[in-house]
Amino acid sequence: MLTALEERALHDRLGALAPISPKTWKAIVALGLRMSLAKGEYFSQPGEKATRFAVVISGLLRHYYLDAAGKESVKAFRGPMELSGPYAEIIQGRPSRTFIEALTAAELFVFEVAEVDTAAESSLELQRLFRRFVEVQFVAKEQREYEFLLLTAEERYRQFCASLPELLQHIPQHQIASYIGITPVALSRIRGRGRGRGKGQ
Amino acid sequence: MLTALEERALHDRLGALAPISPKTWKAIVALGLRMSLAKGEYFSQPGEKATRFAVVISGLLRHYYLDAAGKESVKAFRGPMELSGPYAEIIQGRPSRTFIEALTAAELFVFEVAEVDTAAESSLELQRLFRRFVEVQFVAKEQREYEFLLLTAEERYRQFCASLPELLQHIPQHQIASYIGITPVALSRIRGRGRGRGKGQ
DNA sequence: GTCGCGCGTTAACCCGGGTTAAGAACGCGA
DNA sequence: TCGCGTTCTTAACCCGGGTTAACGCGCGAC
Repeated sequence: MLTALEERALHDRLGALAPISPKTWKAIVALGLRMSLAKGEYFSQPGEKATRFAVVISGLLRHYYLDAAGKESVKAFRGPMELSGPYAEIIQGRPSRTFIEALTAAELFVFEVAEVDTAAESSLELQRLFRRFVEVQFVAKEQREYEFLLLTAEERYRQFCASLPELLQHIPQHQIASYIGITPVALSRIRGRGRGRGKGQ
Repeated sequence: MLTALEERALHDRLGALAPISPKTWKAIVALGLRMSLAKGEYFSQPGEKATRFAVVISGLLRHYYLDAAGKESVKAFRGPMELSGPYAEIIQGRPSRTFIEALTAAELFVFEVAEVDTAAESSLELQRLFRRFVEVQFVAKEQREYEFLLLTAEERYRQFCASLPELLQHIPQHQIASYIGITPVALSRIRGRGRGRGKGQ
């Protein structure tokens, strides 16, 4: 299902988390299913039972909540070799409450949790790899908690620019605003302030 | 090191996450070290290398950051049978940046990550248990992200009261305020608003 | 007892961000 | 080419929460 190049990239990425024997690698590749999304399509939506997650092969996805008033709140952007899917809801066995939308055309390598879980029942390597994957997610969320607790909106924006500069070109500003927890208008003002004092762009 | 009662409680708690064979259980108990903290003592502080985590046997702990201006920001409160420790920093192999303080006298069951990790190298059960433990942490952080993104300060406070009512009696309000990301003054105002319209306490 | 201190409350003032609305720049399909 | 939608910006006004400060309370140390 994957090209040799893609398989190589995925192997390198997962191998960086935990050692993977050839046998385990075969199992992983056999469990995944390739999937294409056109720009604007959804990988997952609230209401569906949360049973699948994916590794992004190419393209860019956006995870977001939608509240009763219709306001979108962006949880995450996910690019190549990153995890996508309503992972917290999968763990809890609950219906998803997050939208996952392709911001660009995207290729995914999709897994059914139940299948991966079953395979992991007899594979220490898979358990460990799983664990590391969740650890990465956990650290990311804790970093985000840190930023919401300690930083002002302006500092969160600077931090975003510093740590995810590739995304600045490809994502509309109102989605970045939502990601850092403010409105598009407020972000525009913050950018305006910075522009006055040198710091172009 | 643990009383029979404590061991029983710990076994029940961990067993709810993933099945544990008697052999694995022996290993876990052998790896842990009991530790007592007096009220006000610290289990972990920034600067120390982050190598230990613990399960709380009894008592109440507080995890918090301290910024350059001296402001404390509370990350979490942890009670009996919950995980404590600078877990994100342990995963990253970085020095801790969080304070972990005993709000009451507390008993902990402490593990050295390196030792547990080594033991898990040959135990699928331990890997799986580990993974589940991290998953629980991850879900909690994602819930917190949700609350910061979608809820107002007042709604976060109501949510806190609803989901952790036991803590209301034991924790000073300025620490609760910090936990939900506002100042003590603001929390007092919020409580004042509620008091006017019935809702005692 | 009383002194001090940490805690919660209240009030006054300030400011950052929300809200609403209008307009400019751009892309895109008819 | 025109028209429409989307994105970004700017301005005006409002409000929630931050800041500072004063006051009262309960409690432990002495």
